[in-house]
Amino acid sequence: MSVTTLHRPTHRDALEALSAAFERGEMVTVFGRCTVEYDGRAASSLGAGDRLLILKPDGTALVHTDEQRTPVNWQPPGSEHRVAVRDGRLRVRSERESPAETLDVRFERVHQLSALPVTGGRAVDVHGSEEDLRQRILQNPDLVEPGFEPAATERETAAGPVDVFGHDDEGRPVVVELKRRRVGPDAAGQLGRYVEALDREVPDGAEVRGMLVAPSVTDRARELLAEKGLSFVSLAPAAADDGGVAGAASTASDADEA
Amino acid sequence: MSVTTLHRPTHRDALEALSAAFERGEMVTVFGRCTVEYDGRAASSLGAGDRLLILKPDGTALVHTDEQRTPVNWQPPGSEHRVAVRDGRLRVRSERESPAETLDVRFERVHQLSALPVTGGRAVDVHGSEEDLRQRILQNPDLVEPGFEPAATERETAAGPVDVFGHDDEGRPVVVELKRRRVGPDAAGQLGRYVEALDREVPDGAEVRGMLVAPSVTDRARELLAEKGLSFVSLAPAAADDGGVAGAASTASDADEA
DNA sequence: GGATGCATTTCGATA
DNA sequence: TATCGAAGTGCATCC
Repeated sequence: MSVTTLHRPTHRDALEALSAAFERGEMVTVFGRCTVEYDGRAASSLGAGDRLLILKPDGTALVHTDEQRTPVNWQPPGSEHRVAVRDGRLRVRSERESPAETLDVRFERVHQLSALPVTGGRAVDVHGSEEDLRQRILQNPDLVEPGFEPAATERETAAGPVDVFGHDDEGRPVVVELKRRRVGPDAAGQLGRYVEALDREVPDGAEVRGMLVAPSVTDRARELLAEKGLSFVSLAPAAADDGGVAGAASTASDADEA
Repeated sequence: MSVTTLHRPTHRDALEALSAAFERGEMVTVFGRCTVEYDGRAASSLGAGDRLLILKPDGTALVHTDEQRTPVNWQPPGSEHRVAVRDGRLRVRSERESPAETLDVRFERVHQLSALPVTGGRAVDVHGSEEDLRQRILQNPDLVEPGFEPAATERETAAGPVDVFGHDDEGRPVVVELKRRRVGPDAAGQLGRYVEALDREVPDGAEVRGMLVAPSVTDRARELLAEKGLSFVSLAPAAADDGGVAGAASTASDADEA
């Protein structure tokens, strides 16, 4: 089993090759001059030009130009690809329902078409996520604050699940919100919502404390935290020399870094 | 000028073809059995398997498997691609600074390599964005509320720029936050921050009203809006029969749709 | 299927 | 360059 490639195929030959590749569950690339129309959650139109179309067996469609990481047009997994020759053009239509959306790629000319038999692992191992930061804290709660004792993760509240819930050295309830990178105003708002929600749920008079744990904060976020009486702790998912991931660690309760 | 393709090239031939393609500013696809290592904002590792590597002349690198819309690994535009043969493997390294990150793709075997000369438009025309929603409201402010009079867009506040600022039929200041799709708690928080900020800036006693304009809201967002005394108006970027974009329009101040 | 929040989010606009 | 917010965000998870 190997790569099948057609150079400057007729539309009819391209159609047959595409159908055969779909049948075999292969990934397909089509490079050629085309227009692209999308209609669904929004609507878009793209004039003629040379682009690379990638069709995956899971229903994903990607249209790439020679710039940007993001495809200029696409269709999510779960869509259905169909091919036809109409008005002298090779039309590839990718469609899905719920939400209803359609991607139409019309090739005036196909420069190259390849069917790629893909095998092998897809599972990528990522380090330095928010989950790693949580593990780090559960292993060493003093990083949040001396005497901090975690009680639960993903604790449910009316405002949603709290990353880490616990108590400080005086027994006061503490809500910890984790972010793997520098945070803006949204994170401060999120933490505020959690604290407010728990303030109502916790019966006894003890006030709920809120702590944002992240590598750093923006000025505006810092102001918001101050207004709401929330704290910030500078901490990254992994120490710089502990996993190759950039980011310094510090436990000063009101220090951060640019 | 046309597509250059190599089938099962030697690593040395692949290296030469890649270098030549970079030189010519062409986009390149490499399909083969490889491992991938990433290190930068996070870190990741991917075992051996067949994948499609796309290298763009703007410095973008994408590694795609046969599933998902999102590449399994990537490097953003502005990175620099380099090629080498080491330890019997073809190594493609894509690197950038600020933030420092590196993507390493090591091919044990290259099934196919293509250099694609890309030309033509890249500008896609998208309809149904938040900007369209704003235009719709400026054209017909009554859609927000009878008597609403827009005064400024992107009005600056201490909490950031407000989508639309204006006054109601009684002269009270109104902050309008627009969303092109169904909104959750974050949008309610965002609007709340703007209203609070303006409440301080506006000197006279008139209380600032906040209105969230979107196709619909989630329950929790609705509760948050109620708590903060903010209103909701159901409105989509375009009427369903007005631009092919899904979404109904309605001006009921406290109605929405599932 | 909807809701919620993380993401190597990406991306553009702005100060 | 950093900040901020939009995006056809994508995506997993939990209900």
